[in-house]
Amino acid sequence: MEGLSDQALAQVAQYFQALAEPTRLRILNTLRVGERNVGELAEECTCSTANVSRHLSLLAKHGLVTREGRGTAVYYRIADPTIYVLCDLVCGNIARQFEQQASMQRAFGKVRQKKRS
Amino acid sequence: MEGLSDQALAQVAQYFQALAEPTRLRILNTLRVGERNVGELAEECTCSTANVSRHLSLLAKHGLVTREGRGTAVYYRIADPTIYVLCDLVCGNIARQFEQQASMQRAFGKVRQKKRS
DNA sequence: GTATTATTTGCGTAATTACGTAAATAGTCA
DNA sequence: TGACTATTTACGTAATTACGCAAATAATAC
Repeated sequence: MEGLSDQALAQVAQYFQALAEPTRLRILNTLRVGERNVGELAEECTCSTANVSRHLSLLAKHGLVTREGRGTAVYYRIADPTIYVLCDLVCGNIARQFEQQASMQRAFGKVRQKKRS
Repeated sequence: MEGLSDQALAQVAQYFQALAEPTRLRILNTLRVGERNVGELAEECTCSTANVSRHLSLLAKHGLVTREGRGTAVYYRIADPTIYVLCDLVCGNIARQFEQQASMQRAFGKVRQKKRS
């Protein structure tokens, strides 16, 4: 486990990179309900179709979504449900961080207000 | 769950962003064994101390590591063990992707080789 | 075939970022 | 106090990237 190759690390980093963009997260979150085509996603994400298409292409490249053309439209769906596990973990960590921050506020808030004295 | 605020999405994206860098992943992987100071990490990651320090600062900002000065050195350790769960999940997904890719190779490899015909 | 709609891609731009280098800061010991 | 070491930060640069816009491609209906 310790001696991970540079290539492996780069792969993992790229995977995280694919998730490190608010618009892509919104797209994935929208796809949670069910498959959508590009136009629908663009509308639900208040985003241009070109932009959504590019994001979807990147997500597909990393195996996060799958593409299926039906009629004139192209429908995308989640290929890898474990991304929601990832997101939930991250959300939990952030929530925990918020809580810590809040308790710090409670502990030092008044002092901080009187910082000048 | 559907109507995530832009702010929440940005937070999650930033968290993933913190993990989306090979050097930072290497640092985190090194810290898996135990705490390390900046100089040790720099050596083990074959990286300048300045660079390691910057990465550590970013990781600390997102609550992934904690800082503790002892003597003249500053020791860092993992603050949030769940990041390893994240990494393991991602590694699993990538491995699965590799496998799919390999099976594709097996199925279409010969055709691909004869692409010119 | 043409027309129409949906999706993808090329190009330019603004913003972000990882890194090297050097200077600044913090902490310990004599 | 000053000298010394470890860490952090300031600054400049090269590379990456998300986005708007327009053109190109794909697929269906007439």
